[in-house]
Amino acid sequence: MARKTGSHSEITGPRIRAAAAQLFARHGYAAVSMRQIAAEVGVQAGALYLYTPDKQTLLFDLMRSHLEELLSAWAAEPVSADPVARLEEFCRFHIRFHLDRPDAVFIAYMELRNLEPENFAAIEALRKTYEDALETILKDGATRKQFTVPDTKLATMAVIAMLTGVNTWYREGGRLSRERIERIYWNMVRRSVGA
Amino acid sequence: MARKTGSHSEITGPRIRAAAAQLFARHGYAAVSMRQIAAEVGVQAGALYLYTPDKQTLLFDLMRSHLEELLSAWAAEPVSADPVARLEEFCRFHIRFHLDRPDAVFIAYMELRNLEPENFAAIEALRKTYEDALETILKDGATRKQFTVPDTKLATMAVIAMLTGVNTWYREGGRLSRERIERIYWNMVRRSVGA
DNA sequence: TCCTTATCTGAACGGGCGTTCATTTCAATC
DNA sequence: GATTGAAATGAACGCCCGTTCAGATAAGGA
Repeated sequence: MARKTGSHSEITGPRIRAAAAQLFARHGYAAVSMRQIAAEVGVQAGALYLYTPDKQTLLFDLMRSHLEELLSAWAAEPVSADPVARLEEFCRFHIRFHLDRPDAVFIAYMELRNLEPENFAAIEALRKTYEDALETILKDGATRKQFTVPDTKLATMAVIAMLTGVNTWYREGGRLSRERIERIYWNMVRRSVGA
Repeated sequence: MARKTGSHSEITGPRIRAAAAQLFARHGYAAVSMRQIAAEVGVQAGALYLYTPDKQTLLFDLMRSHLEELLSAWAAEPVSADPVARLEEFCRFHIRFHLDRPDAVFIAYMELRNLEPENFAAIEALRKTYEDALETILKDGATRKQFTVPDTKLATMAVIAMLTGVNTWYREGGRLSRERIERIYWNMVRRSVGA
């Protein structure tokens, strides 16, 4: 085979992850069999084990890479000094990023209970890092009297829940453009924190 | 057996539903077997079929009765004429009702994809009825210029997502009392709709 | 005491599960 | 053309699944 480094095909591996992501999102981790994933890729079930040690690791890798991508994408965003501008960036970034990856978002939120304890802890740590990014913005704004938030932890959870909720109803080609959705949600968030 | 009317035990039926609710919420519908539910109740798997025609109906009944209880509880709440007061009632009611039933809420949100199409449609109709109750409040308030909401449908989804999000982090005996949580969330919702 | 009837058991049914592995395939290299 | 080795097959492993049902159990009414 023509490869430069490492083992395993560099084509089949991603195809397995894509098929697994789609099926897990659609039917749930527990309801999807390795044979179904293999059929979607066009191989026999045994071939999957050339690319993943087991089904659990397949799920964990999907969730971890999703959250790592989320964190590095946020880290790559431009940074404003003003908390209000920073909060707007966060809101728009969050909606944009999540609408672009509905399957991965769905899995990362719904399949936590199917993770073995150590995998669960690793995913929760990544999620907490992201939540902390928002809480830092809210704390800064509260310190500078630009926001009115009696409890930054609560406000953090409330804002993230509100923004992530877009994924539950948004459909491609729907009534509202993404830009309009971003603007409306940003305005609701802005007012909810008293800015 | 000492019974007044109908068939089946009036004790075992509810016990099955309680066990199923707990296990479905903890591990997911697809990951829980009828044998596990039976073991929790203290009977053999076959006995379950005296109380439910199949596993799918067991899930559907849990979700339907949860949503019907939600709708009738909301209908039983006192009615204010003022949209702002009405919205406060909705927010506090929603948080209170959902925090009292974490398992049922979890199931109703996470197991939609495991419903057969006609069952899914029935559940979605009930959920829509509840969302319409909130949207009506927002429309009234917008008409009377008490709220500033550019799109009532979006605001409805945003508010419900924010409020339901409490269930993802709230733990009994935590840092904040329910009253304090209700007040903080109500304030965020109030400001988010410009009231 | 006998009969009825709701309740439950325990075994069985066909089938799918995650995972393993000896074997086959086949393109790239020598 | 022979050799290599990654890639994939396909059969098998033991196990659990949802569901059915003939038979056992036991309590109430006659």
